[in-house]
Amino acid sequence: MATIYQVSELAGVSLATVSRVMNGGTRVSEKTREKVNKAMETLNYRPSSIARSLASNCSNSVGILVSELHGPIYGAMMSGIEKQLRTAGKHVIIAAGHSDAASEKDGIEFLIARNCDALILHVEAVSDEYLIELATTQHKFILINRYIPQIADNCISLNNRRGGYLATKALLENGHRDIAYISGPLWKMDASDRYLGHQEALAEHGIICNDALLSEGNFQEEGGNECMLALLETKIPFSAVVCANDEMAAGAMQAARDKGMAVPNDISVMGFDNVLLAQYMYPKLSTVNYPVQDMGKMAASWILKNIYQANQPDVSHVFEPELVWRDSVISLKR
Amino acid sequence: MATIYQVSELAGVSLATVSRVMNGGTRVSEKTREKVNKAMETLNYRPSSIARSLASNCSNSVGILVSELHGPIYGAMMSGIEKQLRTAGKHVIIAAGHSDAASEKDGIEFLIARNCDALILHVEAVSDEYLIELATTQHKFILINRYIPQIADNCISLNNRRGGYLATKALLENGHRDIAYISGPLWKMDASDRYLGHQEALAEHGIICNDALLSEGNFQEEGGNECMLALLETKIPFSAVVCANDEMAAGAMQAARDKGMAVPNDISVMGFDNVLLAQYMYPKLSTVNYPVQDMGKMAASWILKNIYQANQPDVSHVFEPELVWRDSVISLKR
DNA sequence: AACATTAATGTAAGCGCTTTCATTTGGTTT
DNA sequence: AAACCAAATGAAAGCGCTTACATTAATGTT
Repeated sequence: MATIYQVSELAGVSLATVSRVMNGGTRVSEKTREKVNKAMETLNYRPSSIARSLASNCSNSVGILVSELHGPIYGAMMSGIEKQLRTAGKHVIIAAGHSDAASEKDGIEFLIARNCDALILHVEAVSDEYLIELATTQHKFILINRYIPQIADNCISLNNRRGGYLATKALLENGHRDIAYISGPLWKMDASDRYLGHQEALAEHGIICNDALLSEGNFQEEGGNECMLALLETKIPFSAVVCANDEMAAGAMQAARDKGMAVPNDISVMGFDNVLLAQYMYPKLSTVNYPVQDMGKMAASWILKNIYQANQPDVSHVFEPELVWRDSVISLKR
Repeated sequence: MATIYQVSELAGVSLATVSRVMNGGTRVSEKTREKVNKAMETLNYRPSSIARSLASNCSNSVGILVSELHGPIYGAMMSGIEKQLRTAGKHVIIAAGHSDAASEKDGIEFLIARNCDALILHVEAVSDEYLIELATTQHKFILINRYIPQIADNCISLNNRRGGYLATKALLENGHRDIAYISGPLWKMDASDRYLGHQEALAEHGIICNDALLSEGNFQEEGGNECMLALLETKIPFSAVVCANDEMAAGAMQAARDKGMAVPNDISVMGFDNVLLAQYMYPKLSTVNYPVQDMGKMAASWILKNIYQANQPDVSHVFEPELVWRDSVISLKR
């Protein structure tokens, strides 16, 4: 592996000059620039990003922490981030946090120890305090899908409450009155916000929210399945169920069918997230769009702008969800 | 940010000693070890992984190139890799190759320029020659889901042919005789291997493979949809269709239903990959399991063993697929 | 007690770059 | 032709570590 020194030697110039032509900026005569470029070429020179980082105190890497590397939401998010960062020549170091406070902290430590210039965090378990503290100390980071007022500038979030509201409102407007709700773990902000939105829509239509029609799942398929079964068990009638994410909706649909009910004729189901899976399902799932890929891009833009001083458009910090109407919901209005 | 120098000063020892206690290995008296540890603690010292890399000529990072960061297969794969590597303190740098030769090469270059100690590559478009060349020059890498005889040791692959064979065989054994095939892009090795397996099973049962019953898709949902429509268009009767992956199976199912056919009663459909989605679908998809997460882990093990001299079990290079029987296939035997 | 061994620690030279500051070069100006 | 100035280039000091080698301290041997 050729070093900058060998290049300088071959080109008959000093290290500094080689460094200059690499980094574009400073003025170098066209003649020497060519000499150097040729030397690099013949030596097949590749600058060591590590040496460069050490000398310049900038690693050109950003760390990403997501709950799981698999899972449609995270995939889309990472995809958005990578695309954006890669074209800027930055690289992406990833770690998983597993929705567990210890593991998340661990991941953050890991990324920091790796000298990332900035972090993009999708954390759920770690406390607000911890993050506020983290922000006041050294480290630069941006939070996705979480809103903490004290560090609002570091947050890119979805208006989850409005999403929950939209989902339930759509049902109400189509004549449903008895609506069950399958939630995610309510200690997770997004889950509780979505539920709040649901209640809001209900209230707006003068319906008293029946706690017996709420079932708390785990954001996963079996969770949805179990919750649906539990809901059916109550014998309280309901014509529709809104699920706090698409995976649980899939589980719920399955449970309903196992009990001999047809979707959407016997029961309507509404999802949340609009993952790819939602259109694959049968019937195609009505859901609420969570533009997570765009949010990932936005997070990357924020970093490019705030950490690397790149010229980027202003970033928007709160994204709005949108209803996606498909086949899993039936209208009760004749 | 404290440096090793400050630690050494506080502890009243030399740089070298601090370095020694950090790296465990060499003998240091218990007393000084404690002094140093305490000093690190009070200074909240975090070694710079960059300086360390430069000095030791080892970046402790491995690059991963996948076609897309989203997509269930890649998610599972990365998940397996990260888990394994993270516990070993290595970090994971990711990039996307987009199934395009130029973009894949670009990604590889990118990762190499980042001083990764090794690469894990899931590439499809780049040529065998390029990879063989890459192996003979400097760089250490392992290939997932691809088998190249000349560099077999660098390959971890699925026996795709056997997978295709199993899928079709299952159908045949259940009385199906007229079986259509929706393939992935046949220039992709895995796609053509799977199809070969299909033909093999057919031949074994004395059935002549009808080319008109082959339709080449793009491994994506709409591809499956379109192919199914095309197949139906031919008016050639068939009782089952095997799809080269689960996404296309979803699309095919949808197309069939759009044409008024019931799955599996009017037509059986078989998938491939056994992604999470397969069990969410309705009816639950019969498919062939592709243990990609295990393969990711295995790739990581290989790297730990061969690049970092860690003590790891032997790696297996060829994985075997398994049939997963679910509800989307019906038996024609009385 | 004198010496040989071995363990513990220190010294200092890099690793491959960036960057500040000094020096050289070549073109203008008078 | 002397003086000047900006542009181009070079010299050298780090960046924060690792590590080969040298030195010192501790222990054992006779």
